[in-house]
Amino acid sequence: MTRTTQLSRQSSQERQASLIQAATTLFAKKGFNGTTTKEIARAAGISEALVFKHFPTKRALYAAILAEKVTVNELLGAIEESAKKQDDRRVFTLIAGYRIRPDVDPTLLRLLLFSALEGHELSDMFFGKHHKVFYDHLATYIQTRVNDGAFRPLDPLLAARAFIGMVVHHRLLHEIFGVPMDRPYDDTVSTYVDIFLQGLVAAPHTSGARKLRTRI
Amino acid sequence: MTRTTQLSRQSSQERQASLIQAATTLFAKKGFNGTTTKEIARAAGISEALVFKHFPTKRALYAAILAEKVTVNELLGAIEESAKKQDDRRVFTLIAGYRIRPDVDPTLLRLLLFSALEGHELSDMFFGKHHKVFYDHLATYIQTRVNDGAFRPLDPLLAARAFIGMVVHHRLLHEIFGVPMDRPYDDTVSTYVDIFLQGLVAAPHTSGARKLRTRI
DNA sequence: ATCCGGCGAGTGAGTGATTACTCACCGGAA
DNA sequence: TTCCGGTGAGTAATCACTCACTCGCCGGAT
Repeated sequence: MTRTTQLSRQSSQERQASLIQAATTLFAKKGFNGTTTKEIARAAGISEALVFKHFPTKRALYAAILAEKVTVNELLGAIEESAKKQDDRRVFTLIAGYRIRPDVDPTLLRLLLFSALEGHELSDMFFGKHHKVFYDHLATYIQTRVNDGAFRPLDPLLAARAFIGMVVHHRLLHEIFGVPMDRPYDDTVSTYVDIFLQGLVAAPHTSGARKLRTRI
Repeated sequence: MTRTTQLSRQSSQERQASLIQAATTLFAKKGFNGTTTKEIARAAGISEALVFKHFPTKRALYAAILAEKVTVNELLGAIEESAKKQDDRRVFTLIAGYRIRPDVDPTLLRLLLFSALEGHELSDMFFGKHHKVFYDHLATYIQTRVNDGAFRPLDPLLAARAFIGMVVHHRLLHEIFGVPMDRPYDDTVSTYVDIFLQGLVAAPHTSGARKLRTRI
């Protein structure tokens, strides 16, 4: 057994942090029901009893994880800036890049899906912090571009969901379903943005009778 | 207690069928680890022991479900037909319609996600039967349209994934994350198809230098 | 007609293992 | 001495799974 680390006493805060770290990995990999408190303790290098000194129940530990893992939104600043310049391509690339980039931890995606599927009470909040911000932001941007006349009139929220859907689906296929992706990552983003921007711009291609029912 | 049904003896096949039915609902709702064999037995109206007369293990029952729930592909015929007529809009609408229509059982989507997340060995096959057929089909169609010159050159598989991604994401938001959808269903489909078709057609909107790196 | 014997559907009452969680206790630093 | 981080050894409950058994039905010998 190689248990070289964590022999020493740690402060309560340090312990709690490394405990959350270990638990996050396990919950993301095997879900709430699939993870035992014994496993968590072993992964954190402590006894099972100590886990319950920090969190009263297993569920409380899980809740703490969902509550803690909020996206750091330095990204939103960059988007805001590109939005002011009306740089469509860059706005979409930034959002797609964040959601699709392979170096962004796939753990959160799994955690999000698990919590939603298992119906955890904090799932909504987790979803709000991790997904909703993105398409609310994007929807707002699309709305302004529609008002400009740069994009054709359509439901901006629906359009935002559609774009993020493409991109999230790509991550899903790769990380959850294990579909191999042969093209380099930024190549893929570029293609997605290409398709989508051309799909949104004001000039419609009107082949035959296209009934374009759009409210708002 | 209202246990009016299933007091009588049933044939092995009938039992097995109703057992699978009951188990499917439960596995989809709570996942493999979240469902107990006692629950399954109770839902099927039989004793727990009888469950194990039909399936040697809980996992075997789960495997039987994944193996059994294969999509009936009467839909693919309709798509094929529209594809021959090169009716782009109808091809995409058919695929989107199937994947997004609210009357199509959400159970399968949950089952698919659970099996993938929990890493079940039959997940791949289940995914292949339920998802892969759709975007392989769509990719083939897109490829022919690219060859025709009707669509601009791009990776057809990537494009197919992108479109189905939009549509699956929509179901995900609604059925898994509980996001309310205020627009009627066929209105949404129409918008998605609008965006996507315009994004694919041959005339690019070329704002500035658009590097369009496409292989194949 | 009646008896019989085997068979398959069905079950109650368990089995050991594992679960989340508790408690009495330890040892080093202040 | 007194906290406080840390633990070993539990506990009751629950888990998947088993076993010995009953019941009703059907086909054939009497």
